[in-house]
Amino acid sequence: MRQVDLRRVDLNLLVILEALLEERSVTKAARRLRMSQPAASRALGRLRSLFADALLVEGPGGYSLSARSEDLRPMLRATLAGVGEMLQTKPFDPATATGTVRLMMPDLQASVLMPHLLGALADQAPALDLDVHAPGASALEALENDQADAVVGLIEDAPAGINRRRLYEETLVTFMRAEHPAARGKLTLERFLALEHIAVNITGLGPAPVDEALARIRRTRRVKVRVPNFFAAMAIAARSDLIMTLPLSLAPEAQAVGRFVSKTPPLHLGKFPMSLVWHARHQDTARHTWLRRVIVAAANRLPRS
Amino acid sequence: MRQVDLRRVDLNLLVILEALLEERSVTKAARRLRMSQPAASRALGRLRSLFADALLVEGPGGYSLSARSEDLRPMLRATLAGVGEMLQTKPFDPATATGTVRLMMPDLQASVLMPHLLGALADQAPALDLDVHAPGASALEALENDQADAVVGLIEDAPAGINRRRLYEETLVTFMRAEHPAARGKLTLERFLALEHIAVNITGLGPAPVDEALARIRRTRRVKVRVPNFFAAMAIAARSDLIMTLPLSLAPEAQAVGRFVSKTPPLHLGKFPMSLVWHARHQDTARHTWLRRVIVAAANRLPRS
DNA sequence: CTCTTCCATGCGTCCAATGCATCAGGTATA
DNA sequence: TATACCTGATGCATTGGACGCATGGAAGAG
Repeated sequence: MRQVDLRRVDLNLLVILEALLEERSVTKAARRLRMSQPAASRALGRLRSLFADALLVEGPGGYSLSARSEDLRPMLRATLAGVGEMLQTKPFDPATATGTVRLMMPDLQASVLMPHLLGALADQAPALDLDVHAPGASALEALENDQADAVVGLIEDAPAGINRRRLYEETLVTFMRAEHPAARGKLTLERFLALEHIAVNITGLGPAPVDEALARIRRTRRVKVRVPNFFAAMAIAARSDLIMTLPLSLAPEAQAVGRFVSKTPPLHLGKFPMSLVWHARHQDTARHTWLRRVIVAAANRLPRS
Repeated sequence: MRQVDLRRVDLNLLVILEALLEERSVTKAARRLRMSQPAASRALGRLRSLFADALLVEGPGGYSLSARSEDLRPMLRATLAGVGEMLQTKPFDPATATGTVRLMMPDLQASVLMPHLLGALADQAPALDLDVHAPGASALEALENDQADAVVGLIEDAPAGINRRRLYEETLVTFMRAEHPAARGKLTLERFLALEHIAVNITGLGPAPVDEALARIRRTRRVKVRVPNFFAAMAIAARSDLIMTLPLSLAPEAQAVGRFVSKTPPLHLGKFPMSLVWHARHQDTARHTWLRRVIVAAANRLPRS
């Protein structure tokens, strides 16, 4: 049997047909459809030639359905309902949402963002689970394969098909314990260099911006300790006169470890714009739009400058 | 949630969307749809604002599907398939058709039509059953209630919603046995009235047309025997010199009972147009169209004039 | 760097659906 | 029976939007 070429069919007529079959009256159908009676009459004519059937036949006191119409009616209702359902932009309701949100972000960002993010999630979407991974080199690939909903990181430009939004600017500040001799007064470059430092081997922000900045002005600092994560550095600094230059966003965490004073480093260390990155396929999805809004809100609660 | 007003939606776009999602390319979709590439591009734009979603997002080496598109695809396919199915005029195949054909016709018409009809049915539609009832006063009502597929009878005009087609014209001829003294020569009115008659009490053709015609010219005939059906009349006429004036269409049946000669009655008896009548709702139905064609063919095999 | 491919868009055209006005047929009411 | 009313169909003029053509810009292949 030859398949119908839907291109040669005006599907909009089906909407009119449904009203006509429902009302069994051209005039009433026209009113319901907010169109003129002649328009409905013409549409019926087009439908008749389309289906090669009278569809509405003259009966006692008006029109009644033809056998074909009677057959057609249930499927027509179902089909149009299907169309309606497709067009319905189902509003995403966090309160009842289930499933897992899959994020990728480096340790540091996870450390500072997660508390706020978890709070918001527990509050708004209690049934939603969170799964955070560290982004390897394959972060964008994970987005491409839809293995992650979004990535947070220092990502300057994204390829086509990947969308990006600035979250916050990471800046570096120098921390020292509150009882530190240099805690008072301005932190000059000479003082900075005279002190001994703790460095953190991080992957998130690239290799040691402080050392890079010093290299540019042909100076060096004394790195006495290298540790693999920020919290080890804090623990050490809390009990020594070693100083550390870390992201400002860590300040709240530092306060939990001990009493610290923060100073602006006497160097041009630049700023590190953190971005939220996601695949364009989720650009307009209600669930994802909500997720991104929550993440942005969490980022806005981080300490600034 | 507010229901979508399908009147404000161009459903034809869905056909284009299906091609776009399938091809993941505006150009290819345009080719498939036999439209220009710009047209497809515009349609995509309209679809995007309709769904409030990009639908196709830039990906590696062209477009790829958005999350919404991915969701949409199965339902879209199903919906369009549904539309296609609705539009398919399933050709009626008598050879495999099952069910029951419900007809109404008076005894006489059943007697003369059924042999041909049954032959055609056994030939073309062996799995189709036949159910014939005598039409009471409620024949048209039975059509209205879809309790009968069609009615055969002497029906001059049909109300709205009832369709009609002339089948054949019933004419009356006078039968007598072949050995009858009047079998040779012309049957004049005087001869006709001199002979003794058999009358049949029929409901199909109204009360005795012969007697009505004689009444108009103020004459009468001698009705020696009244019988309730045609075959009793034939049996009697085959063994006596009684004559009978019966529908021409009975001639073949008469030959089965005995050898008869038929003569044109010397009266203006008029003609009795038999019609096939059915409800307009079945006008265009393939099954019904076929049925009517078969009935008409059967009627055309009846003896004429 | 050039050539090709793909998508988007400005512009002019044109068709088909629409609304208006009107007419015809049927029904109910006086 | 005559009148009014409601229904659906159709001639006519209008118009809105979809289309094709031509073009431009972006990205990828050779």
